[in-house]
Amino acid sequence: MTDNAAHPNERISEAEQAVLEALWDAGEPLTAASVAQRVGESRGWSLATVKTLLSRLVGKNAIATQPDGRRFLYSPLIAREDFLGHESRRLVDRLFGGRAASLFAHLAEAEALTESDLSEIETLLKELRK
Amino acid sequence: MTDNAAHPNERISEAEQAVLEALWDAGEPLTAASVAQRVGESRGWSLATVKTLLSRLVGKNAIATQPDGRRFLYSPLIAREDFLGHESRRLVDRLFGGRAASLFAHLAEAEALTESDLSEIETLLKELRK
DNA sequence: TCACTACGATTACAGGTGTAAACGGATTCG
DNA sequence: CGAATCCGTTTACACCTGTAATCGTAGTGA
Repeated sequence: MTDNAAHPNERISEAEQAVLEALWDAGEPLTAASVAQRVGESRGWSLATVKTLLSRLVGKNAIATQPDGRRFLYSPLIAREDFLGHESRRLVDRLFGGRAASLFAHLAEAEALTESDLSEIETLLKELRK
Repeated sequence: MTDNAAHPNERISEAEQAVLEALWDAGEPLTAASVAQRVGESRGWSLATVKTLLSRLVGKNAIATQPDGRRFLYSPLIAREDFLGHESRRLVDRLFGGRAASLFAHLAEAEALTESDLSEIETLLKELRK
């Protein structure tokens, strides 16, 4: 085996992410039509578009198909956690030279942090420090 | 006036960002050659490539040109702070539904936060709470 | 003045992305 | 059995990106 299923090499685009999100959300394998209903509707995508995205995700080894009679059921091959972690790190690296504290400072300064964000973070910090 | 110079509508790509970075870094207007020296070298880009990126940035209203004899001096039209803020928010929105605390939790869990990150954040929190 | 050089502008071109329509085989309804 | 339907696959196509090469024009050195 040359490729690692757990982390697809190719990048996942924004539109593709939306599709993945639907699968993560569902928690169980979905048909293309079902995915389209969940994503397409809010995004205004046609079924055809969703199908294309699903195919591309399969090609990128990001989701798997399992036959269900005549059609396929799609399910994620990568964990949401992993994806988020990966993307977050990418951003921190790209914009802040890897310094997470800088990102935080930025969000804080830009007032992108609500009062409840602050409380939550405070709590998290305490736990981390325990 | 229909367009706001302070925030270019079009997206800035990664390569373009690198060029902007050089201009921000310099703190003063630079010639194309100078930019190429600063970015191109570390990235292995030819002068031609850097020129293209500069042109695209001009087209996107992200940098300005001022004539200096026969050439141009390029300088950023958008502030680094603004760019970072914008991109950070984009990520938080895209990946965490706008919840900055979730991003933070993720970084923490992924152990992407060093001890000094934690200290810094703690300090920042205290200030914000004052 | 004339070849040469330095520069911005124009053109190029492959690969990724957003957004679909068309195609072809299986299935089901009448 | 034939038409309509469902579904994955193939093809389309414009725009963005990375990465240049080439063109045209304005100076420069001989």
